[in-house]
Amino acid sequence: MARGKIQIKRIENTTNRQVTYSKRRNGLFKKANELTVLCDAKVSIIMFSSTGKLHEYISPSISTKQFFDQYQMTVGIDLWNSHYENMQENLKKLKDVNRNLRREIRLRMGDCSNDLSMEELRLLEEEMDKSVKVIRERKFKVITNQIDTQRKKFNNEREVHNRLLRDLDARAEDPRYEMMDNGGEYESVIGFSNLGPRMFALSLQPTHPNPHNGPPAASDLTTYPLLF
Amino acid sequence: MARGKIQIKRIENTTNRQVTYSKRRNGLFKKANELTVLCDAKVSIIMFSSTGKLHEYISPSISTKQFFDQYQMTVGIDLWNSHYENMQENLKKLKDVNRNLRREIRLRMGDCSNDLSMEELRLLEEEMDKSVKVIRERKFKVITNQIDTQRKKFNNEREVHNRLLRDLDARAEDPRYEMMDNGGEYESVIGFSNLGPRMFALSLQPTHPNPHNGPPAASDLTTYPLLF
DNA sequence: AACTATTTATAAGA
DNA sequence: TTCTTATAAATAGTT
Repeated sequence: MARGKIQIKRIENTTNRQVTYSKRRNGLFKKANELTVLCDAKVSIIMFSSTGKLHEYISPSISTKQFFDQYQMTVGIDLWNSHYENMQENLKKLKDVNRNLRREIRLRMGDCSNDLSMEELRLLEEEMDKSVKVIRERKFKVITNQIDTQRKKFNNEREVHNRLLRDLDARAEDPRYEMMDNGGEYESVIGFSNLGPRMFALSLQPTHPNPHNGPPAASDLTTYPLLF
Repeated sequence: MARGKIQIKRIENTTNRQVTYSKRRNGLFKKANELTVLCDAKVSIIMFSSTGKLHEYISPSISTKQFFDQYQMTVGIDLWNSHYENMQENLKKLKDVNRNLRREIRLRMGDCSNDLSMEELRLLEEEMDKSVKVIRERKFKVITNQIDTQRKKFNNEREVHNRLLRDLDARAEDPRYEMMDNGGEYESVIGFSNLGPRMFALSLQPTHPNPHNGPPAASDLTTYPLLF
């Protein structure tokens, strides 16, 4: 608009176009600001250059977010609705899945099996039986492992104990006597095994729904093999 | 800017302000459009007058929604995130709950009980035992009901049958003979009950994990009382 | 809404 | 980029 009129159509020369973009952008923003001040208005300008660069003007005293909110409120169209929809659907699906999961658990707990047909009840029971079996097996494995660990520990300590005893005996009787066979070993094993790993294993085995409340009694030993 | 320079500050005269708003708004939009064409840019101008009226310019070939989306993408900040937050949280919670529910089911199915301690295994087994018991009871109830229903049906039909027989006899022997007591009833009951409701109930009762595969044999009858 | 004197924006060149 | 400047465009005040 100076040094010659121009046609309002795309400027083909890239450099020229970018220069003009820059100049006019400044002009636009300046005008927007003047408008803001003069007329007490709120203005938002967002622009993308042909290269995708973003430039933004927004009246002071308002944020872009506020601007969008006010825009939405005014036009009455929810711009973020489409963003919701997906989530809303997800939410609904999850809730459904959740409800089904809860029902399944309730069924497995014997709750609300009223709605089940004979056949369904039968299948459920069968499955539960299988599951209990698996759980019992697992428990057995854990117990076995614990017993094993304790036995190893015990053997280790026995070894140490015996060695100490032998050393002591050897030194007390004859400084030159160094090695000795298992004298007295049998007794110490028995002494330990009455309080050691076995009792521990048993105290973790009140599995069978039995009426005892106190610590596992010796009679539990008789039910032990029946559990697995 | 014509007929006298003006100060860039709020125009106090309302009419004046509105006129200026209108004029300058047009100027701004014209400039925006020129920029759009000349520089192949995309421009969005949204403005609210001091009275709250909305005016908008947007480059042709793009919608406001697209503009917002592109804006978000470029600034990398999710403007609608705050709108989501609640939902997002809900979604997360639901997912958590879901995960836990699934785990519980898997546990109850005997799956993945590897992570459980001895005590947990014990409690789980106990609970499962209880549940199986409840399910068995429920099944028993269903069976009882079915038997009951069948018995009533049977009694009903027997009644009808007997009445017909009596009618027939009465008519054959003596048209004036109308009523007769339970002759022959006992036999018909036995005849039916061998194939009727009882068998039905039994065929739905392979509950005990037993090795039979074929239809329930008579020997199942002996295990029957043990099941509940 | 139209007019117009003036201010402002800016195209082209440096 | 920025500055310059001749000129086009915008617009304040008026009708």
